[in-house]
Amino acid sequence: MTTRTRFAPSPTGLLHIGSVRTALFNYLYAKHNGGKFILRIEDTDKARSRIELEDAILEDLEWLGINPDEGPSKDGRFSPYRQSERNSIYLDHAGKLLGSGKAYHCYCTKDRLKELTNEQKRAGKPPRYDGKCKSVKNLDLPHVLRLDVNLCGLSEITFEDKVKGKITFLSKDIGDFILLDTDSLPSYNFAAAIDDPLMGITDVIRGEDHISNTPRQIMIQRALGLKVPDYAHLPLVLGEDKKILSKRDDSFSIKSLRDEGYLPSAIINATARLGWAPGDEYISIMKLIDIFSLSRISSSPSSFNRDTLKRYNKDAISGADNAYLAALIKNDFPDTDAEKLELAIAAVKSNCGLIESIKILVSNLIGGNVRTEEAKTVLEDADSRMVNREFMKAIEASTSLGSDNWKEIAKDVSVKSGKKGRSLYGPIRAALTGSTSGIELLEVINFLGRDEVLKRIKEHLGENSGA
RNA sequence: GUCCCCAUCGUCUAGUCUGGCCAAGGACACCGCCCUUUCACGGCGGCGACGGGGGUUCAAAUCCCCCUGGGGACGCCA
Repeated sequence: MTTRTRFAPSPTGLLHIGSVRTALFNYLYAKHNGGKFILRIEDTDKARSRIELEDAILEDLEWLGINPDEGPSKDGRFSPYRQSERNSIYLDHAGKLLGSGKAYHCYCTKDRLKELTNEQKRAGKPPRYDGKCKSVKNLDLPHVLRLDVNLCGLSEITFEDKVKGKITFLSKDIGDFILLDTDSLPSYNFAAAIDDPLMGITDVIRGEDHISNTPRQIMIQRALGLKVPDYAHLPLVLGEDKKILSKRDDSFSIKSLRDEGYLPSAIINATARLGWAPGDEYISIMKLIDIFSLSRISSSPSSFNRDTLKRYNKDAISGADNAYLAALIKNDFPDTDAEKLELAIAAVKSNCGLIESIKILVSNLIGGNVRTEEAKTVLEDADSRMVNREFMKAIEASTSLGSDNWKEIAKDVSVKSGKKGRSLYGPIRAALTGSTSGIELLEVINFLGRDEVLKRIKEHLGENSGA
């Protein structure tokens, strides 16, 4: 049987690290087993679902390279892939349940339910529907559909979780829950329980906040004679504050991470390590697919950490194409031609953990009059002007400047200025790049060339010349 | 309240299933040194953890029980 997994977000928020981890593991598991990865949109909540958010999710997944084999934008034979378009299917199954007496209409008002819950809590009892409407029939009143848990014929539900191991729930601990709401729209549990088997899903891999939903879904599937898929529940992903990542926490959304200059493969590498330990090295997606295994997933929660992300971003940037990186930053350098920009990127990229640092280092090379405060301080020093003056003379005395004679020239300047080390190179670096840090000076000089170096030194010496 | 899940360095974790190779290994972060007449990169090293208590055993991070702590679910959200 072909492995089929699914990622089933609801379009009520942006994709964040936690949901990406779920998507990634589903993808990895499917691909590892030569199967298919399906995207299903769970938009049964009309009030909160937004099509723009669905689009954003699709876009983020595509950007990350987690591409579904089937989904709203890639049709397969199990379409439609939006739950809002599958209502007749749910109604159909609801009818079967009602017909067989395994589900019943409930006419209780929300107020009564709320009161019931409060009462039970006050009495120290678990909040559960009391089954009042079980015996009531065919009233012409608004109603919901509830599953009669007792009539499902299961006193306990046990499933072998592929991550957590054997988990057992007692059906007496589960109240008759809602299948269809007043508007005849399916509840999450009902829709998911039906869609998974109908879409041929073999393995449901999701967050562990769904563990307690699992027995409900299994009950529905059993009651309907549908195939029960295998389940695997992933430990939750926490933020740096140890709190669960929430959809409201935008700082972990893919969009903001992307805006901050993290590359897709870095995000993939960092999220892959949330509950899984494929080693410390930066790993390609192909390799990840190759070595993925659910049995290696940890069962304790993990928290997402930016340092790790940054670490992988450094690898991702060093390994990225110059042209690819150039495309990301070209808007910041409108006056620079593409070739030169790529050259500059090639010179700096191995030093950068963030796209932002590429921008800074590239702009140091390409020029403009940007100077950091530290650089200004260095340049204001009288000795530093002297060093640069000697540097200028040395260059003028030579016809070339580059790898061949850089050492000699530096030595010469050192002797004439009486400076060495930091006080020798600091002023030159500051005059040339406007910064006190950056790539190796020789590389700066090689990139700029003799004429440009001379020009920048002269510009600097010309500044404040009256001082 | 009831049910379910979880517990190793600051963080991500390896090790737990199948007890001994673990006086607990790696990575990130941090600190130091080396390389470099500068800035980085890099290299080397340091810091640093089995939540607590019982048990089983010749032997426990690993198995069992209790406690504590964290989280999740119990919704006409998903």
